[in-house]
Amino acid sequence: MTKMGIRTQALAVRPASCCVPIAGPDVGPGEAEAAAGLFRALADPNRVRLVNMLANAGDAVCVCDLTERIGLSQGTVSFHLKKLFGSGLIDREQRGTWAYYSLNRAALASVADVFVEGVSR
Amino acid sequence: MTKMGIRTQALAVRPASCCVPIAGPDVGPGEAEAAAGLFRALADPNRVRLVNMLANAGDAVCVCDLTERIGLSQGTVSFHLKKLFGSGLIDREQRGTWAYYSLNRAALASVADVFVEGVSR
DNA sequence: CTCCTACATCGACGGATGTCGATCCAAAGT
DNA sequence: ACTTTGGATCGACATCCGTCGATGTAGGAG
Repeated sequence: MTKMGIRTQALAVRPASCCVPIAGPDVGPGEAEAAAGLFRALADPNRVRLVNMLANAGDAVCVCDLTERIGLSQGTVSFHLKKLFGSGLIDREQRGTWAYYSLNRAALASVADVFVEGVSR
Repeated sequence: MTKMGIRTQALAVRPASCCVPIAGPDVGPGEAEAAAGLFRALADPNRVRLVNMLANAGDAVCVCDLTERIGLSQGTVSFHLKKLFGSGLIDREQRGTWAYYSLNRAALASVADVFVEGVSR
């Protein structure tokens, strides 16, 4: 109990609006936390691989398929997908019994904006 | 213990070569770990702020200056700078008693490449 | 040589993270 | 109705991470 409500990644949920240019004008504590939250979502090799799988699939993929390919327990895969979903990097769609996840390409592209701006200012 | 093995976090050190497009062809476990390592370096709000400070400074900044502005203990700032340095995102230069850190803009730009759709190749 | 300053490193601590197996839940099929 | 199946959640555990204060260390100033 207690820990359930876990607002675990409440802060990171905005996919694009969070993307303050890291090299732009002064980044405040709040913006820094938002940016860090996005990076945290990608700070695990298995999540990077999941994102890569979804990117290559081009289409939505069900959890069972991902679980099989990544070689982790089903619960762990769910855990990672929840983090990615919470960060806005992937989308979720329920089709009957199956849950299909797909890459949010716009969100992914917006992460790049965090860097490019300011680098070539 | 002698000087210091600056190679402390050898795994993440390659700035650009690590940057496998996250949306490109199959990312193996090794490449995923390298990419995740880079993101891990930016997965903390205080490190994001440090990078931002260095970006805005345009020039190298000494640790004492950063410590004062970020409001953390000196040891903690050193800890974060070491992580950023280990990831290749920032450079270090010793000037007498002072240590000056500066943003490695090439490395930062290369992180953006991770997100670029690999198709352009 | 002695002291001070700037920085790195250490020891410790609490909190977050990744993982598993087990459990719960809802939808589908029988 | 019962059973099965896909997926989310839980409990427990080991590890990692961020932070501080304290200590170590090297360069400059006196």
